[in-house]
Amino acid sequence: MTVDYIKKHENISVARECFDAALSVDCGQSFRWKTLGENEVRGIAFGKAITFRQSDESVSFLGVSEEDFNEIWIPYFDLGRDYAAICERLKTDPYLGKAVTEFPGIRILKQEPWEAVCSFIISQNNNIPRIKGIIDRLCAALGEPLGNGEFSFPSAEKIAASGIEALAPLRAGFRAKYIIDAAEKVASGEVDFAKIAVSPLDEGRDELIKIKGVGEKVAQCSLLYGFGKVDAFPVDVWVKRIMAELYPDGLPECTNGVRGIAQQYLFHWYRMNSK
DNA sequence: TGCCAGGATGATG
DNA sequence: CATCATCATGGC
Repeated sequence: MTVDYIKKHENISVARECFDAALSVDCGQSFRWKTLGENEVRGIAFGKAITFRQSDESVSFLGVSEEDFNEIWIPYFDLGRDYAAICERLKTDPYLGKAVTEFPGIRILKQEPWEAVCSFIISQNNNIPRIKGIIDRLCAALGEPLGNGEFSFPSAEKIAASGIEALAPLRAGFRAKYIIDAAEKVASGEVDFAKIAVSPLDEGRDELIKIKGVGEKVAQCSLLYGFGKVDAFPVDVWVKRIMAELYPDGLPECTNGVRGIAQQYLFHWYRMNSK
């Protein structure tokens, strides 16, 4: 599936067809985006900072090269996938239908695998504002400076080499030792990301779960958001609540093949409607 | 089996 | 203003 876009000066625009970039980066799957102002959002991924501006008709990526757009942002926002067809399918279910209709345009973000693993370790028994704070401090402490007071997400190697004392200023609590264990196992190759990327879900899960602090939920989140495996199904506390209340017999058949996407819609919808 | 680690943030009373 | 739960996990 090719992606239609319009290049004008230094900006690249794509249509809003099944695509809400602002919602996608702020529905609980990524933690490195900030709202600047009127429909303008800035964030960092794959060592690149970017601002996008969103209108009713389009999303405009500001000051981006065609190369970065094709290699980073199309995969990141999963723009090559046919969400129209997927959402049509999800609409046949009563609750998923409401979620898709009420919050259209959520994409599963394909983030850096290491960032996803690390972020979801930090997310355990935590709330989103604090998760963002801890990750901000982690990047400022150990990431590469990108200018403008912004930093990349630090590599596993850098974190492993820095040791647990370097993580004290993050105020991550008991999660700090899990971050170190993850960094060491990833840096040494004991947990092999290249292998996970081409492995079936169960094998990827078994590999990730070797890391202390990575259980079922963190493993599935990593597979979904870090490895782009849209069938991974991260059953967290919210989804357990949803399942118990709405789907006592499990998700309907219509979601097979896109379980992760279905869950992200449900997660956001249920969360918004229960506050 | 059930609790705790450690602690900031937002919701609730 | 006090109390409580929060995108869990491993160890005891």
